[in-house]
Amino acid sequence: MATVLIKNLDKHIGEEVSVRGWLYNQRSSGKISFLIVRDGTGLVQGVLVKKDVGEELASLAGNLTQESSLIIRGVVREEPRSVGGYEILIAGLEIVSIAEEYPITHKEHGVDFLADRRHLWLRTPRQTAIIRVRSEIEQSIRDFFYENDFVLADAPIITPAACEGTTTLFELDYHGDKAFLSQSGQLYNEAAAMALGRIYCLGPTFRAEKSKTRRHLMEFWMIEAEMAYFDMDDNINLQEKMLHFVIRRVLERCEREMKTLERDVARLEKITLPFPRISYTEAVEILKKEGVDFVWGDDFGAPHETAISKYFDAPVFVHRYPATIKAFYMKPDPENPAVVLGADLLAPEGYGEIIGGGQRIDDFKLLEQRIAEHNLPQEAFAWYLDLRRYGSVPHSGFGLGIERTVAWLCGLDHIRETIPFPRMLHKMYP
RNA sequence: UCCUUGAUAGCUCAAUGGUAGAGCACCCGGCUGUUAACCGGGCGGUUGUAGGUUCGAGUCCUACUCAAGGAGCCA
Repeated sequence: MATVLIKNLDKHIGEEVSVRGWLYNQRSSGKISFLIVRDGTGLVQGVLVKKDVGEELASLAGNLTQESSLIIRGVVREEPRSVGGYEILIAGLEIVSIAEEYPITHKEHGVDFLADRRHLWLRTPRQTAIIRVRSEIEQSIRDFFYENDFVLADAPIITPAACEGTTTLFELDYHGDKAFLSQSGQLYNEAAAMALGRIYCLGPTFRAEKSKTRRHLMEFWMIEAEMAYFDMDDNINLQEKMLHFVIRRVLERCEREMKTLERDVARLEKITLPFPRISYTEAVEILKKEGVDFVWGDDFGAPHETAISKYFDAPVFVHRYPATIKAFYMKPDPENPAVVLGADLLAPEGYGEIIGGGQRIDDFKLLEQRIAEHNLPQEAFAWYLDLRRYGSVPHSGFGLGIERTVAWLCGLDHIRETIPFPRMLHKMYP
């Protein structure tokens, strides 16, 4: 007899199988009872008829509490009335462990209550659906890069200095030396790209800013890619191709999850290539047309990003930002040095910036000058300057925020559900 | 860090300044196709903390703690 996953039950109709999982819910009407079992891949209804299985097994089932672990055995059949469309006529039941009174019920709970029990909250259908979509997103990104001749070159997490010198970092003691948790692997990626051509990394990044919004975490994951001999347009072309690939994969393979999340997938299905592209200056004009008070040269805040992205059904690239509001390594536009060859990608439906990227300065002298202008420690960037000293080439890269992408594709209103254990301001339990 | 709102049973919420209540969870009983099952009964409280006003405070005032939503910063 086969032990099967609930999501594969459709391949075992008429067979006797066993399913190993946990009791999600139970309903009884005396002589017949229904055990809803979950195994992490889905839900299935087990039907237990007292006169068929006997008094002993029936009373055993009566002792089961929510989230008790159990193994059920029986014949699979199609049943449209059942959750998931299949049910198992229970012939055997093994209790693995009786759960104590479970704190999370099938009724409503507040976010604070759930967040404190994240380790249990994770078991609910909605949360498992989100984590499965997240997994598919990361897997599809890896597949995309693998198929496009990229090499995975992971960047360090402990770093000796700030990458961009702008954000607040978590500090730690490195055997007597000061060290920081990485805010970006980009500088290391540039070195790796000079070695391998096209590379990417996937890892956690850390920001110590006291951000308290629906789109910020203290610890989040980024995919960062860096490509030698890529200019800004090559960079943007690659990004939209990658994101389109990811969207198609999620639509293809996460149909069930999107249904659980009640995501309106039509909005994702109609996204086609190429994505719209506008300059920062054009974006400012849109804001002014919308009656928003905005001065050329300022950076966009969350409301501005939302106003701009509402103009488009697809993600929109905003390129050529003023040099003053972007990182020191951004390459100036040769046609207008006041702006840089960088582009951010704003997700639709008000989900904000999901990609930040651009072409890097490849000229030694200019980079050295920028480091000085930004009051960054020259010694710490000596190795980074070396990349321009030994065979410098035009190159570009980008970073995509995993959590914001998950939030957008799943249609979530808060980023805290996009990662198994979110690290938020003043909250890191469990 | 700032602004706004909130904290009452295990959970989600009610309660003119005048006897703190409901639904769910849990326990007991009933029900042969349930769908957050249903029906009957039971259990359940120092109203976030500390002061104050009042004959009387869950309700009004002050401070603090914690949380949520938003801003800034960013992905």
